[in-house]
Amino acid sequence: MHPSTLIQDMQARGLIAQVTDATALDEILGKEQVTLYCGFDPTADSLHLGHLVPVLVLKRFQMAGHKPIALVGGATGMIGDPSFKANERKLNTPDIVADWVGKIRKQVEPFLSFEGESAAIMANNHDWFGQMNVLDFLRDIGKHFSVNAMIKKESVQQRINRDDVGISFTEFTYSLLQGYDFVELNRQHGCRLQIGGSDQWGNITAGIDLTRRMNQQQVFGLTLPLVTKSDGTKFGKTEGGAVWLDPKKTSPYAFYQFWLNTADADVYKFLRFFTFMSAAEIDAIEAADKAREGKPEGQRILAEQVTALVHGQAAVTAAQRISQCLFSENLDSLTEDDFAQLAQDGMPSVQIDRSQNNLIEALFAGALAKSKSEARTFIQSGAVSINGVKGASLEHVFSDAERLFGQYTLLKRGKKHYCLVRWH
RNA sequence: GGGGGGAUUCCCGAGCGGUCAAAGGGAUCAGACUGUAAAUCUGACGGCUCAGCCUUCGAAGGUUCGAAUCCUUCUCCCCCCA
Repeated sequence: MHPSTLIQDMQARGLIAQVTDATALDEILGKEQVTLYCGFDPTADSLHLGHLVPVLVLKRFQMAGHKPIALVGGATGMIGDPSFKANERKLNTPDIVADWVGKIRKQVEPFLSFEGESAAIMANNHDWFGQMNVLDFLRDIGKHFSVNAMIKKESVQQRINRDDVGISFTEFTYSLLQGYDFVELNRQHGCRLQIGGSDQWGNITAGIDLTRRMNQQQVFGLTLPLVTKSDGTKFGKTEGGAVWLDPKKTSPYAFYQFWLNTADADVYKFLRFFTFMSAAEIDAIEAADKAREGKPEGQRILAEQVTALVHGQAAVTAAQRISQCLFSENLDSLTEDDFAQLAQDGMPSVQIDRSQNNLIEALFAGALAKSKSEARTFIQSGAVSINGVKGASLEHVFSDAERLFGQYTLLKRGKKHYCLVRWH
């Protein structure tokens, strides 16, 4: 165990937004093993990049000798967290929620170790809420909450103040559920710290208060900053929407590319947030990049590190192989096996029937153009290349020579959008 | 309860009987430059069987040769006075 260096390190990384009683927490963390938890609600069938920071922070605590609990919200996911949300959530059916719980559980597990002194624990709040009686809930838990205080919370203000959106009683109750999770984990596992995104501050403090009242225990809360980009746009989004951790939803190649395209202004901050490299190492990279003319190394290192963390080293190799082939503009060196490998590695690809050999159709089918009009525009502006060759006309029809090894054609639109056409 | 303003293509926002697929800005995409950057400049930006056609200006009707623009009703937002 490394006394209190954990908090120092997290501070250096900019990973701490708010803490309750920082001095006391720091002291305890330096002295003894602390059990902590973070909740993940099943709001989709996969976690996305926004969830990655807390997952990695759980891991940071574990590496420092503490005991993490990952709670997947089988119960809270049935209700919906209203915190800072503009609209009421649509309720999902119990079987969908149960399915998502299973998927998210599997996604979190590989990040943590379930062996040894600091063995992690997977929890599900459905275990204690599933059979709870309404009267028990209202008498034992509800009685400790003041509606007056709840209404004042900033996280629900916009819902309270606007009469056109409003908030249902169901969602309003959410923080009681999350609050009681802390009580239950404190009782069952001696959990003393809850971490979460900065939007969770209200829910976390609710849990701290409730644990003090019900268990007479002093527990702590710590929130992580929202990940922001220097240009003000939302982090974790691409053209296709959110960047997911599920390789079926966001391919490792796309994942790798996402990080590779990080802006210079953000890359070192993201290295601190999303990797386990030491602050000193990251500073060294930053200094070296500044000293050098031209292309910085930060993005490549970030992409390698995070892709390895989420998808493993083999995925990094695959993503780099695809990137290498595509961006080197050197298709001659690719063998038939290489093409087969690219498709398998998760490069965007489509199967098209040989009779449909029109370029416009192919761009549309390969999702390189949203409509045929757009496809036309791209062709006319010289944005499209076939196997690395530009200058195709609107009427272009694929020839056999363009079907490499009789079955592959590489289409490119713009500078970095590729699609491998597989003819059949 | 009374009075007034408004709803326009992804967003903001002009248009107020024909020349309107609809100014301008933002976002986005493409081209040049570059580092698969940033900044900058240029262009595109409803759809299609694309020099033509079709569908859009809150909804439904109506007037007119012709409506985003005028009339009627409806829905929703905002402001002011009680």
